[in-house]
Amino acid sequence: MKPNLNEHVLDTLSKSNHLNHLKQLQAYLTTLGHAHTHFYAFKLIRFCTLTLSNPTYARLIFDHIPSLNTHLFTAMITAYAAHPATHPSALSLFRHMLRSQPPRPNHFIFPHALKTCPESCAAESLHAQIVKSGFHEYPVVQTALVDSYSKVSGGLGNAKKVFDEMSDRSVVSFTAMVSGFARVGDVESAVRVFGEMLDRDVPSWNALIAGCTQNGAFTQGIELFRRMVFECNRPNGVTVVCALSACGHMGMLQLGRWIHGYVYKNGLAFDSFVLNALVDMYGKCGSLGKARKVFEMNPEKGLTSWNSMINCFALHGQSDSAIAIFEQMVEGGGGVRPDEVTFVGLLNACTHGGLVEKGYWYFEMMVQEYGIEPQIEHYGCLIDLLGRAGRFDEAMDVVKGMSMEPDEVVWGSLLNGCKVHGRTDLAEFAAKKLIEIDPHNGGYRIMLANVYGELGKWDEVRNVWRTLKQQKSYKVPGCSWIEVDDQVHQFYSLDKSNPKTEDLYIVLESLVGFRNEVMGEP
DNA sequence: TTAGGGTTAG
Repeated sequence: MKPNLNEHVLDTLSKSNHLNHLKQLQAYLTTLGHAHTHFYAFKLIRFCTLTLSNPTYARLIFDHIPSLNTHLFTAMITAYAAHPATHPSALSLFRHMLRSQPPRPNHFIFPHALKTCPESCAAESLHAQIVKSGFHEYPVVQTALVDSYSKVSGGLGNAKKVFDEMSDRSVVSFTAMVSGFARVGDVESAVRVFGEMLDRDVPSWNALIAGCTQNGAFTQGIELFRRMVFECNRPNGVTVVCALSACGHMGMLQLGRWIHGYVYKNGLAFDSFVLNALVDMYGKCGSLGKARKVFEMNPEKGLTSWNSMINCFALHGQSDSAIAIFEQMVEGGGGVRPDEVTFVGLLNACTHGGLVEKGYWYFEMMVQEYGIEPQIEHYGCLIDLLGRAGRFDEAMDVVKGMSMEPDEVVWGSLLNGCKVHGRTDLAEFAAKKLIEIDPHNGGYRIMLANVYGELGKWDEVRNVWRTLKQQKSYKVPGCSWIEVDDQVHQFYSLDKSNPKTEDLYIVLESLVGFRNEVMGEP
């Protein structure tokens, strides 16, 4: 028996992911005179959106439908809203719909249109339209407004206003507000709004934990993660990614390992985001072998996967491995193209390995072969590289040729190089530049004083210290930490409070001695 | 058909 048309169409669409199948189906529907009926046109547009990610073909179908309804406009705007590149098309189609008569927009279409607002005024204009159409008291529309406003620059005030005026706030609207605050770095307000919630689900926990980790509040992020688990909310891939990022930054290998176990037990090991975050966590915690193992296991290595692995090796000075991964990426990475992050990692690897020529070569490759405009990070790496190698003329040429103002990393790298190679004249220049950029940073003034000391300019030394005392601008001491047997040990610069300080310094000195021997330095 | 959450950089 021949299956009916409905079943045939739906069956084909559910089993295929190919444009050709869609075209065959379209041809078949055309012969039956059904290609432009609302029901089938809608199904075909949804297929283009959800399965093919092809808004262009969706538009082709859309443009051949003789009489459009609101439902089809919504489908087309959703297709455009799925890709940032087609957001302008979504808005212009929506404006076209508003100008033409009928179909009129309903409350379903506004949330989709709001997703495509690039800036505050676009959201405001849609907001006006929402009020005009009488949909401003629909909770879903209000939530979409809160979300849209909080994503455009300078829109948080409006987001807050809409949120405060809502009479029926859901867990979704609260979550939109939490991430709105987090997005502008206001973790405190995000925590406060989260505290006001009566119900919390996994995405709302995620919004707050992500807000913490994205703003550098790693300890708080970890605490929330533990609380979330304790309160029996099951972390998902998103939660795990944020928590792993915090573990990496804090060097919390034990917790990182626990999360790895959780990932396996809960079927999250197929999520590429999760695997990348694991690679990053292991790398930052010093377990390069584990990082590599997880990386190798990932069957869908994307750009971030490669970048994370390169960064791991770069971070630990294993420049050869970093370069090998890069070459593997370019040659057999399944068409993955390096981006600016890749080159930051690669240049760092060269810096840590003292590979000046190679670093230069990769810098050129980035610009010439990949057409990537160097960012300040790349200049920082290059100058670090040249400075360490004592090639100051070239370093200064690079500084002069930069298309942006050199920042503290650039001058700091140069200053470091000067210290190693005894170029006190240039060091003085770099230190002064650093003070110009951040006059209240006491650390820079101390560096300058040290440079003057080496030059024997004792009056200048006294002057610098006088300013320093007047400003009371001592630098916040540098801090690092390591986890051993479930315990985190913190060390501040010049801090001798650890009971094993003496032993630690003996080991440290022997390591420095060993390094100098290897590097041929005195 | 409708609203919220994600990794990598000196």
